[in-house]
Amino acid sequence: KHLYPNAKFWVGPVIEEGFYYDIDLDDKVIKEDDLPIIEKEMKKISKDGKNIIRHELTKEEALNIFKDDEYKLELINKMDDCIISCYAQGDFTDLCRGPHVETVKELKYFKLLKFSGAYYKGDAKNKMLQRIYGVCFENEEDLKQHLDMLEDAKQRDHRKIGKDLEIYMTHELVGPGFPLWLPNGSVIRRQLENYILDKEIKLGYQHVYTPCIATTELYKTSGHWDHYQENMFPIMKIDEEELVLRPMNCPHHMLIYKNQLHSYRDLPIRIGELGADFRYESSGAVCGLERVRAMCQNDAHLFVRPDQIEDEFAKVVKLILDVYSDFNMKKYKFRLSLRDKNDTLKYFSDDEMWDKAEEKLRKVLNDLKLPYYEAIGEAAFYGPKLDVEVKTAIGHEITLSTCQLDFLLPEKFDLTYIDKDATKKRPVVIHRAILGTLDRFTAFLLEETKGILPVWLAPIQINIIPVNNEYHLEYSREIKKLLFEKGFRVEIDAREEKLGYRMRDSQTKKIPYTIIIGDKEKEAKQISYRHFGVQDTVNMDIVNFIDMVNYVITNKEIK
RNA sequence: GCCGAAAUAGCUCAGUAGGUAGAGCAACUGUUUCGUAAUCAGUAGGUCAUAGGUUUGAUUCCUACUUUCGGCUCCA
Repeated sequence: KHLYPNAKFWVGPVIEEGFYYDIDLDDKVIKEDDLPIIEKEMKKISKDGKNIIRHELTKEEALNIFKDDEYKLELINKMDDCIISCYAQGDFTDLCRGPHVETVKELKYFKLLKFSGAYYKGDAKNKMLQRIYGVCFENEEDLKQHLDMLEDAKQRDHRKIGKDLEIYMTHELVGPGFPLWLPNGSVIRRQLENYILDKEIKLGYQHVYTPCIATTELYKTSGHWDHYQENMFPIMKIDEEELVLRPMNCPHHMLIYKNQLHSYRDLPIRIGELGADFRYESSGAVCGLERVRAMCQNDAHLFVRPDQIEDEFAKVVKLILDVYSDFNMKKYKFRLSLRDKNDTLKYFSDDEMWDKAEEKLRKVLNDLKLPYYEAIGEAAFYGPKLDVEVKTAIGHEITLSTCQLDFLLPEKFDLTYIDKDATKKRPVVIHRAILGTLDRFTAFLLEETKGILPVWLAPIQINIIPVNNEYHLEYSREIKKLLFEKGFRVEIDAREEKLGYRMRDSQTKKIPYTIIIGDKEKEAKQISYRHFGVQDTVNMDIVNFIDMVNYVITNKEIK
């Protein structure tokens, strides 16, 4: 207020990681150089040590005091005729429910971190306000610790790891949101693909390949044209046809189901695909592998009888839990995404169907005793869903897995099965993605592991370093050949460099096992290896080493 | 898409109040043959993102555009 006399204050809530304040500065915007200036002024105010005093006002009084501030007026007008509280410190007063600390003296250890525009009430149609973010702590040490933690998070950012370990790249000529997977990243992805396909095959899934492009008619039939068009790339016209890149695979899978007659005995039918999809993401939203415009979904559509919904849904939830435990993932949240009953535009109107579906999902979650929270208005247009959310290194909340119930698409595509009584019945579809997309899952994995991948996923699993090429290279090559033939991803570093130099390189690349071959190993017909991040060396016979690594791989051990 | 910021060697960055640029690492050559996180020395490497404009002269100032980053909105 001292620095910007015209400032109008909107809200300044406390958030998980500190606080922010939204301010209307007329046409002024906050620039990078302004933060230290504001910070200095805040320090001054804090030093001043004014008390923060609570005033209680009636609605009328409040309207009068803030009569020049349209933001406050709106806020006050929305309140009931109760007592309205204000807090004042020196010459500054703002509306607030409270409570507050007693004096600004208690607010010495803070730092303003970032600033940005933010839409008034979060709606892109409204005016953009200036938002300032910051953190505040009781003492200097806690503040420093927090800032260190932010620095650490930057090191875990998958975009940094992705570059350092040559997982993926991007290029201006390819375009934003279109990452290119490099050989190392492709090894990881191939392992993930094989892993999840194997899991699904064991659970009775059948996998298909379908094209990434289709006529607009397909999406008009499915309803996506009306509900999803803003996320799709524009139409391609050729000959007399209108084609689009697909944003999802469900319509294709509906048609595959429809290709045959199905008996009630055949259900559930589970059609899976690692399907490439294309979605228009706003340019400000794309982020490394985490948020892309061309992605590969670990998708499947389960066609079930109404009486099979709960059982099949529970199986999907169990698969999610099973997979997460394989990746040693512990921090995630289940979100039950429901419709907003008032939003008749987005959601098809059949209250009974919605209520029934939502109840079924709830029941399964309760039976499995899983903690979850409900989110109104987050459902897909065709049905409620369960999302699994995680937080990235830099604090983005993203959805990984999803499992969605759908009564609508079977209707739209007129899907049927022949029931016991020889009449046609409507199946229900469950859409689900366990790894979500391979792109996002890989991004998350890199951040979780800080790039130290479990052996089964590591692009290079074993690195062999001969102490002296003249004497040890030949034996090293024998070892390499043996390991390669056993199916391990193994390399040999025969550069004319010191052992220490090559060991450092091996560790920097986060290779799980580094084998050293010198006189001792050659004579004893053994190998010695060092595990990533561990100081000591272990000697053993090569057959034992192979058994050990195989064990670690098949059990997907983290270390 | 919106608000802000950034773009210099393969990577991380420095620099020029406007006179066409430097370091470390990587690469290459030589040196060292050395048992667990960097042997030493030299060489090479840049249309300073792109396109215009101002200027005697632009990597530096201005405009446009592209990409990236921090948020907002949106989502797997």
